[in-house]
Amino acid sequence: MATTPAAFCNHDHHACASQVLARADARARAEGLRLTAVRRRVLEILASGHRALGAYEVLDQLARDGGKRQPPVAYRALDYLVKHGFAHRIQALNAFAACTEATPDHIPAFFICDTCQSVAETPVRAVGRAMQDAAGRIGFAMEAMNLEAVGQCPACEGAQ
Amino acid sequence: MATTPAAFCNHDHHACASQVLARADARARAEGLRLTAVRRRVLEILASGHRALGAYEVLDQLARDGGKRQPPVAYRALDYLVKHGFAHRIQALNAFAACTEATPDHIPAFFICDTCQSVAETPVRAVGRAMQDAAGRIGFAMEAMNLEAVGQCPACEGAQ
DNA sequence: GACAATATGTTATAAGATAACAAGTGAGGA
DNA sequence: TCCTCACTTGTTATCTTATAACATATTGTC
Repeated sequence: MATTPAAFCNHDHHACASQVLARADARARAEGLRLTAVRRRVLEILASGHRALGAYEVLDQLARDGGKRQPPVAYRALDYLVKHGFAHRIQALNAFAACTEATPDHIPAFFICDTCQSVAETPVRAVGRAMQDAAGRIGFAMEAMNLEAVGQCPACEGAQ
Repeated sequence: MATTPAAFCNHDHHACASQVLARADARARAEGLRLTAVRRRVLEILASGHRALGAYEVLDQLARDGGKRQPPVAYRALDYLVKHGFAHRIQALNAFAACTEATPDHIPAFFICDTCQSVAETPVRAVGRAMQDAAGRIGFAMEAMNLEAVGQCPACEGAQ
């Protein structure tokens, strides 16, 4: 249950990133979603680390592939990825991170390390339920929620 | 317990806004915080409704008082208000709302109506605990959290 | 092959936020 | 009193983030 997210562990990140891409490919195939070249490349860029990337960082990476530096290209790809759950937007950072969960129906929370900037996504069903309860008490019909925490990851907390 | 926030009720908003200001004045006095003219005016602007305002909307209101339209003035005041808990930043909207809770030590969640844009703040201790639990499970030392939900407020939900 | 729907390319600009330095203000001590 | 230190505000310029609007290309379907 209490699996520590890869973001906060030493791990073979090449395998980790490949897995994200592979799962996205599989889901796109299964659901008829068009994970085009640009979109897939953006997801690959996001998955290349566990730090959330700003749209312009993604854009810079894209530009390194040879094309021009056109914001709408990056934003459109990011919007698509977020809309279909391949990536998440980290509001506290105005940034984006690849979704690292296996199943698309989870309720994610993001734990952002103030020191090393890594972001861990972890499913928080209980938090979701509690939010749903709170919404119910005030008669609010919840459609989406965003749960983010800022603090110190285990490594940085141990290091100081 | 399950008090519906004023944002989602018909209420005497003049009294509501006055109360926010009065509480802020009292707390500033008690804690030696300098709620200067600009800061108080910005809080007043935020408290003038239950819709979150962008920094530039605040700036426009400020400018209407006669001064020039200088972003840093608004941002500094907003930062101060947020830092000291007189206001909150609504990340999903890049916007700010006056704190409507009586006590400064609450854990707030924000319920944002997609239709009328009103934002209700309500204390969610249970959600906070659940987030704390989730953080604990992954060894994350949480310092702050941000809990936001998007959906339909009771009035808009009833109206469609 | 023609068409509709979707996706990408392109230019320009809007919206949000901050850096850096100058000038004013105000409370407490010499 | 007046000095001075910390804090607050004024000001200019700029940087970062995001989107509007329209042209072109690609893809799947009939």
